[in-house]
Amino acid sequence: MNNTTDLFKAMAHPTRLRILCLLFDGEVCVCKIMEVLDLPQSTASRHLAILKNVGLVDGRREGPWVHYSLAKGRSAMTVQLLEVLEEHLPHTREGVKDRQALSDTLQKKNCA
Amino acid sequence: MNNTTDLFKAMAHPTRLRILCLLFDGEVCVCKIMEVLDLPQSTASRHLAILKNVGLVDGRREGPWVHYSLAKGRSAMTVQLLEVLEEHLPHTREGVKDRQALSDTLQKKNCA
DNA sequence: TTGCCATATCCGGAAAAGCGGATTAATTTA
DNA sequence: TAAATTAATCCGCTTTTCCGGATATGGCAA
Repeated sequence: MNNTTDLFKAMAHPTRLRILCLLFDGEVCVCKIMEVLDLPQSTASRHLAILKNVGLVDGRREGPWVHYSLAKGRSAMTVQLLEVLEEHLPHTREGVKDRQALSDTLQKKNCA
Repeated sequence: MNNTTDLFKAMAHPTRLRILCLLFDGEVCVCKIMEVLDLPQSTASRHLAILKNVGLVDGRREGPWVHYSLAKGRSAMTVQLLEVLEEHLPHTREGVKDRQALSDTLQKKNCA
C-alpha cells in the first residue's frame, strides 16, 4: 500500500503533472523543462528527483545536459496510471499550452 | 490540471487508499471503517470527507449511521483511477488483511 | 422535551512538503 | 589546469497536511 501511496504522492503536484505531460512524446532536457514551465533551476531539479525516486522517469546524461523521459522499467500500476494521464492531460488547457510551448522552444534552438 | 492534482492528492494517503479498498465490494458504515482500520473517529471522518470532496465517494445516511460507497457520478478519470486501484490494492498484503477483517466484522454483527 | 449514539467539525500543535537562493558536483572547452 | 555551463543538493524558511481530543450536529428513542 505504501508503494502505491508514494506513487500517488509523486503525481499529486501540478508541476509534476505538467512535467509528465511534457514527456509523453519523448525525452526532454532539464533546461527545456525549466524554460517551458518557467521554473527556477532548483525547483525543476527537485521535482524531477521526486518523479525519478518512484520510478516514473529516467534521466540520461549527455555531456553537461540531462534528458528526462518516462521510465523504461515501469511497474504495472505505473504503466496504467501514466496511460490515464496521457489520455487526459494533453487535452487540458494547460496541457495544450505547455506542449505547444515545448514544441516552439525545440524549434528555436537545441540545448546541444 | 488542478482538478487532477486534487484527485491524486486525495488518493495519496495510505489510510485513504485502505478506505477505497474496503469500498470495492459495496458500501460500508463509518463505524466498520473505524473498527477495521483501527482509526480514531475524527480521523476516519476527516479522511472520508476528503474522499467525498473530490467526488470519490458518496455518504448515505441511514438513521444515526452513515454508509459510504464509491461515488455514483464519477468523472472519466476517477473511474479509470479506481479501476487501476481495484486491480491492484486488493492483492496487496494489507489489502487482503483489511478486506478479511471487514468480512469478519460484518459477520459478527451489523451496525444497524 | 431529554438523553443517547453516531458522525462531522473545530482547534492547537506536530510532521511533512514545498520553495528558491546558494553551494556543490559533473562535464566540456580553452 | 582554469573557466564556463548544466544540473543536483543544501539550507533556512513558509505553507500545507495530518493528527486526535474536544465540541457541535443530526437523528432516534424513552
